[in-house]
Amino acid sequence: MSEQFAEVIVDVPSMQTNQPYTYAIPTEWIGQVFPGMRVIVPFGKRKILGFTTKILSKRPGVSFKIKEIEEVLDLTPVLNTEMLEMASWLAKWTFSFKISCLQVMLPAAMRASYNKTIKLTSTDVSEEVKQLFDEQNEVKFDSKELSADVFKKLSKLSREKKAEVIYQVHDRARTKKVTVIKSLLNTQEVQKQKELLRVNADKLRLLLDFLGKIGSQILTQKDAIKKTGLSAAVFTQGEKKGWLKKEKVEKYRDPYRDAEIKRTKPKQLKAAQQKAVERIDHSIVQQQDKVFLLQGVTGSGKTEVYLYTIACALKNKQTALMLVPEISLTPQMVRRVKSRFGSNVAVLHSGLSEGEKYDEWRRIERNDATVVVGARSAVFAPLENIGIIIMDEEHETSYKQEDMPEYNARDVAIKRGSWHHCPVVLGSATPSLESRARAQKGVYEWLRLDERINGQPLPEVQLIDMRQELKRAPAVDISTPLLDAIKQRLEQKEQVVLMLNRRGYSSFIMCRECGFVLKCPNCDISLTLHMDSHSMKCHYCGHEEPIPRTCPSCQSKKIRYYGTGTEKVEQELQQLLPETKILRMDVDTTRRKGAHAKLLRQFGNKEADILLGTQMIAKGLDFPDVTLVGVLNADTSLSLPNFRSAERTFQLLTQVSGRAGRADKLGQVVIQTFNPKHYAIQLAKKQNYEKFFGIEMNMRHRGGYPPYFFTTQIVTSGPNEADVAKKMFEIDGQLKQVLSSQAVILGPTPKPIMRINNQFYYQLVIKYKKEPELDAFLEDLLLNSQKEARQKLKLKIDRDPIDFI
DNA sequence: AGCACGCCGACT
DNA sequence: GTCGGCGTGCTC
Repeated sequence: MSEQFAEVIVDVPSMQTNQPYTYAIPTEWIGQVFPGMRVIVPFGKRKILGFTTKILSKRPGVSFKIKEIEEVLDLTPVLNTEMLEMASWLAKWTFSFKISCLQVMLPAAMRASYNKTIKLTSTDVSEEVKQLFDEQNEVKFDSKELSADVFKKLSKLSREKKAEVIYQVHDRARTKKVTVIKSLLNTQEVQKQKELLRVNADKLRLLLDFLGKIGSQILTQKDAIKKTGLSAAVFTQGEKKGWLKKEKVEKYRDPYRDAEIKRTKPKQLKAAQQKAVERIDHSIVQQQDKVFLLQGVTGSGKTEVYLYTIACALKNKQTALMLVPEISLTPQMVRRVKSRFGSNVAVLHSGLSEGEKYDEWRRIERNDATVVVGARSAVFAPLENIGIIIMDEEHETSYKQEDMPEYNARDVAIKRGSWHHCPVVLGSATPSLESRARAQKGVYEWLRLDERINGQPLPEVQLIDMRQELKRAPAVDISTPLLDAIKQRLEQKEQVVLMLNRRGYSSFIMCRECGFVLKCPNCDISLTLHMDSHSMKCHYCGHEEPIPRTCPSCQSKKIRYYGTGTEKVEQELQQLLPETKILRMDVDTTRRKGAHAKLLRQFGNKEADILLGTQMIAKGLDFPDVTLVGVLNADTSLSLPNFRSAERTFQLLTQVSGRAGRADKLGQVVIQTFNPKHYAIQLAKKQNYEKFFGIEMNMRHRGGYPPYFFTTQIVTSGPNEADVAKKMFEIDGQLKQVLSSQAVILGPTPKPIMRINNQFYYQLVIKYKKEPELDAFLEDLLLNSQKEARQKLKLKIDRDPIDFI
């Protein structure tokens, strides 16, 4: 082979560089560079990281001069064919840069860190200038770290060629190495060596005894030192004598190692579980890339079904991927999986350090772990030969990434399923309407678990009409019936969980007399309060009207903006129940790493009587002594200017209700609401998902929202409002040419929080069923938006946005 | 993204 | 005159 070239995607996230660049492979590397490796390449004056995507054996006929790859960082590809193809698909699907898609699939440790230094090369400079440099005449050259003054002086030197700027790229990935000890002697040899020892060679004798004892076992030097009390020097001596061998071995930073986990046996399955397992196992064995919707009420044993099917995949000599929302990836959850599959399990979540994440990734990549449990980004775990992909709580919106690339792990999971010819199981008690509708149409196979494992009834749910109760409530946020229930439970030495629904805090107006919420006449969506313009605005269509002084429905003056904080409630509650220990769990108290788990542990140890928190307490926690769950304000999420508000409210209430009385004690749920008649609340009370599904589908159909229509959101932003608006209306005009009459455009409208960091935001939402031209148009739009060099004007496209406020 | 090049106003 | 402000275009 005489020459080789590589196509490289460079680490420059911009539209203009969103294409492969061709580099020559250095002679010494020819034949050893493959697609999916990380390389360092010269790019302009700089050196940057890149990913090889294609290897060419012929010099391409191009006019530009081809530079050489500077360094190859990996000996084997870090991204396989599946991942490379996935990256291309993802870039197109999410309108993202290829480089962002490649990076998102790897642990952060495998990204590059860039360093710039400047070296003085001339002696013809003033003393003052010399002072700026160190002994090697070098100094860090970073506009952010240096004062503007110094930076200017250094830049000038560079321009005058009196100093040279040096660009460095570092691979942050470092493996941890550990020394292990292996005995090279058998029992007879140990005896023989012992006889040869001098009488006073006590240390060496002890070492020989130890070597005799461990036999062929390999253990770390650290452990050996601990066990024998001998120093490292003695082991070195032993190595010199040829008794033992020391080796450097890669060590994984295992975050869960200390907790020795007992292995548990599979539980006996109920008939419905058994049937679900059979259906899924069949698909695993037959290598069908089918999607299942596993719909099971809280406590119906979905997790056990997951574990069985994982076992089936493993038995089939395949691997398994299980996705869980970050928030329910608790130690209990991890223990449950580890106790079944032991050290085969790798866990990926945001609580791990960069190094830990990298090590878990390496374990998976080397097939040392065959079961992966993780949050959103774990969907890219480098598993091969996947036999089953599970997504628990599939309706959770946290599966969608908020920043580039804005992928939905559900889409990626299904894509991987079809690549690996394996089933994907979407599990939920309250499936997203999209998934449930697909199950209806037979696109997904529908599996149901309607009974709870222990056969106990769902907790009794009581609705408190706050329109009535507020007049005589002991506190603004707590009604008398709820307070009584709390007192009763505390007397019985049982625990209480109170949830404050904080979503949509302070953004809408509601009548405290009748529960009326001002809605848009065109969109059937709550209007949002704008204090800057003193008006109510619809973020979908742009409709605007004055803030009402009296309730349009009941003429009451008690119409005002609605919202409340956990701190305030905690105070109120403490006043009403001075003797009670309350734990507060919200964004403020859980900001620190591990704080979340600590609070839950405290509550689990019964160090507190009441756990008061926001949404985050609704998921995954399972405390046997909690017999009362209270929802202080069911309405906030209901009145969000969002077509999913009813769905979210229903899901949240259903989920939180499931938290009560999971053990042998019967649970009680109290929901305070200003809208006791609303179908989402009524049906959550009855835990009737199916009926909710029917009504909500009807609403979506009438409003033309998903799952009947696809949606794509376009957002432009920039420092000049007129420019931003103009661009948006321009796009609106172009879209009208491209789209068929079936499609609907909402907007353009300014975003509710119009100005963040002096940037103005405008948005537009396209609702459509089938628009074959749309993707090409949007791609073009994105490309031109940067080429137009209307710089400072940013454009973002979000396919299937979670919400568009 | 960065970096260079180039065109303008406002300083030693 | 030149310094440095930012707009424009390019990076294999």
